[in-house]
Amino acid sequence: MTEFSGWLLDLFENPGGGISLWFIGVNGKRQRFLQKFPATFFVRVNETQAVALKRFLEKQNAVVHLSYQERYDLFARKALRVLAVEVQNAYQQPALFRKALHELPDLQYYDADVALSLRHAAIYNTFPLAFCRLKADDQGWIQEIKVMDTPWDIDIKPPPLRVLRLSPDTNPEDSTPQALIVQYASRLHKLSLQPVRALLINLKSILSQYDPDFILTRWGDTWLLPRLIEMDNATGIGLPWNREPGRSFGYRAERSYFSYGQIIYRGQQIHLFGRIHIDQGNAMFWSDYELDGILETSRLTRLPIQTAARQSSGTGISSMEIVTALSNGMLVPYQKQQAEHAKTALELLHSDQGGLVYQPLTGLHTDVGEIDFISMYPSIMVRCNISPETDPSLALEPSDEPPGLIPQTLAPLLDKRIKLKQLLAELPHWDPRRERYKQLTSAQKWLLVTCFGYLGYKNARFGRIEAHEAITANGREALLRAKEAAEARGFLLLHMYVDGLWVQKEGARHPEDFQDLLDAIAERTGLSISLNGIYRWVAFLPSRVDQRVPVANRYFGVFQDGSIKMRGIETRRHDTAPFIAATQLEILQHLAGAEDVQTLKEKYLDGAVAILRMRLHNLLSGEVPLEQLLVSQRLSRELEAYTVPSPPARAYAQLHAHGKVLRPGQRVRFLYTLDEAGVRAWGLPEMPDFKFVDTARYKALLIQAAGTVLQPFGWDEERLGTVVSGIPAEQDPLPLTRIKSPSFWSEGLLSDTKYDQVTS
DNA sequence: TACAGTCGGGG
DNA sequence: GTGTACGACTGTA
Repeated sequence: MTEFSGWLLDLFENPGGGISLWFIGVNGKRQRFLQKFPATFFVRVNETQAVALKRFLEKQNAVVHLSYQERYDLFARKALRVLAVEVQNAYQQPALFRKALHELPDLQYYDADVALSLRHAAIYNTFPLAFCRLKADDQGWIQEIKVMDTPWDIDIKPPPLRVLRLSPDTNPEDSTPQALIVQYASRLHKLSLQPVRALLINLKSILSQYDPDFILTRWGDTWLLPRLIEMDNATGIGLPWNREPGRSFGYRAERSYFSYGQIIYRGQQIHLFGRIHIDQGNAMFWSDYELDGILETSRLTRLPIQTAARQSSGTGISSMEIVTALSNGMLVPYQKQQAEHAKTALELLHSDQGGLVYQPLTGLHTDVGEIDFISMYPSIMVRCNISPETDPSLALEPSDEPPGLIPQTLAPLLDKRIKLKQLLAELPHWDPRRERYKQLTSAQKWLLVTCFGYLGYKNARFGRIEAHEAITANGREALLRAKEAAEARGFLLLHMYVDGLWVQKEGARHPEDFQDLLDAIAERTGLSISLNGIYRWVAFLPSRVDQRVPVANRYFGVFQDGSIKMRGIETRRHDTAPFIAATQLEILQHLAGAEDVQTLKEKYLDGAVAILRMRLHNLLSGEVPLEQLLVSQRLSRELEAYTVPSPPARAYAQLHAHGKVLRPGQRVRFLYTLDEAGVRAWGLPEMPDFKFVDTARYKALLIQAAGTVLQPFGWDEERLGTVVSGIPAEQDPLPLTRIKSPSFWSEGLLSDTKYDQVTS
């Protein structure tokens, strides 16, 4: 018998039986243990069906134990008698279930499509990187395992991770890479991709000597690993990618899928065994929260790290709900089988709407505070006990019933997030923990946000549309109560949007001026509320189509600390050329330098117009690198499915003609050009010449973007157009070779690809 | 003018 | 192995 302490890195099924668990030991050793772990699913059967199921199972090449059990069904709200099918080898369970479903499709199956890591979490409280103590026999089979921490702990003993970073020296979609950038343990190498043998031998020695726990790549799923594996197979050198003996790679095919109203593309994936591969470009929110955020998602959701990194947060919150259900001995439905409950017309009238949207008072405002409800929807779910199996209140009343599945799942997550937010507010800015805390809260935010949307999807495993509506109804109620409280205290309500409100009162410039209102709102709604900030000035924009109509979601402003908030304007959009976005931001940052509106109007507007003139001059004299003029848009369909030759469709057609295939959800980048097509795709064999760039069009876009942020100060597009006309070089753009590189381009404002920092 | 196609949310 | 909103805006014809 051996005893062992360490962090659980990964666990997975073994084809030969039992499951493998890989640990990072406190002794520094990376060690695998085995564990006997049968996987059970349940079936609701009458006597004849039970006979048929037993007959089917007998014919299968799998050892199963059958028994009848009483399990609680969430939607029936009572315990049901179900047949438990305990599959001794967990590896066989998914396939066995699929065959059973095919053979006997009319039965109700439960716990049938639950990931192994979730089953394990429900029994042993495990999660990725959990600190464990275990006892194992001499063959390495675990006899006892204890988890010493929880996903809700904030300051954990950090596991000593070994991280290897691999990336090609260029984006393989644009040009063929020549070398591989390799970083580990504060070392940085550049390995040439040719000759192949030397490269592979080098990599082999790094993999076996450094023995990384994580391999973080760029284009690793879609380009790098497939290439390296292919080369390796051809030469027979044998790179030790996996730690688990005898396992090949876990491949997942590329796919396009629909999520929140748009097509998303996810490239092919390559998973490893006993070691973690994450492709940053293929990871869900990599740019948002880096490795700490991914590890937090993984801890909270109990999904394997390689899965958590690439999965949507919908799968994440669903996993958390499944673990809650399993831990409570509740049945996890395979398919949602629930019809929408009948509703009276009155209920429909009250609840069947989304979040509250208000029409703001357009124009420039001062003495404005922005008040936000903190995690409004999740807080409502917890406070009002909103869950598919409960009868929620519509009047923000706290529930005295025992908490349902969703509140049980959310409450600890919400607590952890609030604790972290408080810590972040207290910690000095130089504290090294801040960065990690920010990544954790960002990961948590996505899970919380998605939980709401997920509840509203009628086919979600634990979804129920009435629950979704109860949340938005309570949200609207909270905002209306906040509005009353504000108006009763002499504030003018400028705007409300889903979970925030903007209130104005002459002379209100200090947090104390808003405190009474905050207290009143918290008291009237029972929800947490915070003063997000006080604006030096804020502007709500009218519709571009009709200047008389305000729109809810286009505004920008500067807080007292000088930070900028903007929504819906060009800089925020992913289809704005970097040059246009950067110029708009540059103007805003200039305006943010003014202490108040008076000073701004007197001393800063000339400078703003000067910035526009300067950038326009850069544009028309060919000083802007072509990359900064690229527009990037997401393809929503296959090429043949386009009926209108929109710019992205035209650009894709050009790429397609050169044999490049893009899938729906992938982005296409292009320039606006003067030729017949009007656009030119980026990534064609020939580099475009600057003289074909439609500078007049970029000029119009630039003036439009400047007009968006200057219009509240009296400089609309039309007025800007008159002042900036006559800038030289319009008729005579310079060739590309004359491009200078003003410091503006290298300030990071515009850089879109940057390599990761070396971390030790 | 009609309508097809794209974006947002977060930091 | 996700979770098919909806309104603003732009471009094409």
